[in-house]
Amino acid sequence: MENKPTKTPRTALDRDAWIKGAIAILAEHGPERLRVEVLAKRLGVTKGSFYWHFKDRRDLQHAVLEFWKDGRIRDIRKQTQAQPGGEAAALLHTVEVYASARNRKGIAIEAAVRDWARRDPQAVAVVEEVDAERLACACRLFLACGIKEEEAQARSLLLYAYVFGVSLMRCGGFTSDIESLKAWIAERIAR
Amino acid sequence: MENKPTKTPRTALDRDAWIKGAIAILAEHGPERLRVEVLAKRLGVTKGSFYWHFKDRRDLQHAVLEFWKDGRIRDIRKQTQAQPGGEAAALLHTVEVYASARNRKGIAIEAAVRDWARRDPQAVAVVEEVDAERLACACRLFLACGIKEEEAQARSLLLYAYVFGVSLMRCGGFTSDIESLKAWIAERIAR
DNA sequence: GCTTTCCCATACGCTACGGTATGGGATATG
DNA sequence: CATATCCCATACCGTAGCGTATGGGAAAGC
Repeated sequence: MENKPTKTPRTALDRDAWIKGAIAILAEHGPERLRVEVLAKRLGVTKGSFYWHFKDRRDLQHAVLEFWKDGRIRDIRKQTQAQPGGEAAALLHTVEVYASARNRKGIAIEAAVRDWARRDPQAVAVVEEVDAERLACACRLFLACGIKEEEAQARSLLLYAYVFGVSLMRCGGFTSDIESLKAWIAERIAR
Repeated sequence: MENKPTKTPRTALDRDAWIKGAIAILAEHGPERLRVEVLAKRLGVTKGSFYWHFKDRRDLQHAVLEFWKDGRIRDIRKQTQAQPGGEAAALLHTVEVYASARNRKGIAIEAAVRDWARRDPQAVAVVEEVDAERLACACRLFLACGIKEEEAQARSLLLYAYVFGVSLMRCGGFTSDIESLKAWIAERIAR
């Protein structure tokens, strides 16, 4: 169904193509299901190719984590370049990007990496770096809104804990209008 | 290290013993690593025993999910029997039980089941039931505190999203006193 | 004592997967 | 044209794990 064994039948794969395919599998099936033969089949080649580009499976995993980390940090810094006065709007936007239904793949990757970090020290380190960057940036925005240091820190933590947590919940049928609940929550966190 | 191949060398295993062992593996290594041969070795027997008590691996998984669901719902109902006037304290207590460092195994199981629900419809259904029960109970407590319907719903969702989300974060080094941040957050959610 | 039922061990076949060894076609390079 | 390098296919070995078939010991029922 979601298998597309190469649309360009013959163009040499580079390391990045492998990494992006790996991230797709990561999002769909989780870190445990990231296997080299499955990935090779997805890319329309055999694992003979894989072991030319990567030393072994760990090598791929490491590359995936670094790739994800760099992308996240780039995004965070870009997202937090708020014009003076637009900090509150930027915070609200951050909450809604994660808590809403769109951006499904990004959320799936996020969840997969965090699950990964429950067993892999390498993943722990990466998540730690990304979280530190995110919390620092959010904190800066809250401070720019005139909120004091400790409350800014607390709100930043609440913000990210909420957006990650809400993606784990299954509250279908809890209420008729979940979106207005989420809007209320976003206001309470960011304002 | 964490292998204890049966401390009571010979007492017939029943279905519950298998389920409890399975949940231990679930907490330590996640749903993907719940394998019958590994579980059998952990219990000090072979899989010949397993296939006497269970039809197959799915059968065990289903039993584990039902066991977890029943336990959670029992706990929620017990926890929410607040004396009149103690509702706010009960809510604060709920937040702290999950957000604090204690109860590590329960949190690990919670995370494992929710990760499980990202790929297994059976797990989705179970998580949905548990979440519905939790949200309903929390909502009732908020209502008893004099909070209006929609805000009570929003706060309940925020409460559980936060406690699950904070367990996924790695904010070591973010601040010197994380506990006071969590206390501030608990207050903001529950009061 | 004999049989039945319960609980588990052993042995087997099968698939998935990680990693290695080796060859081979294609393109570039001299 | 000849050679080297790049990129990948094929074949192979070893391990982990699911499910099945079969047997066997122990306890209970008759």
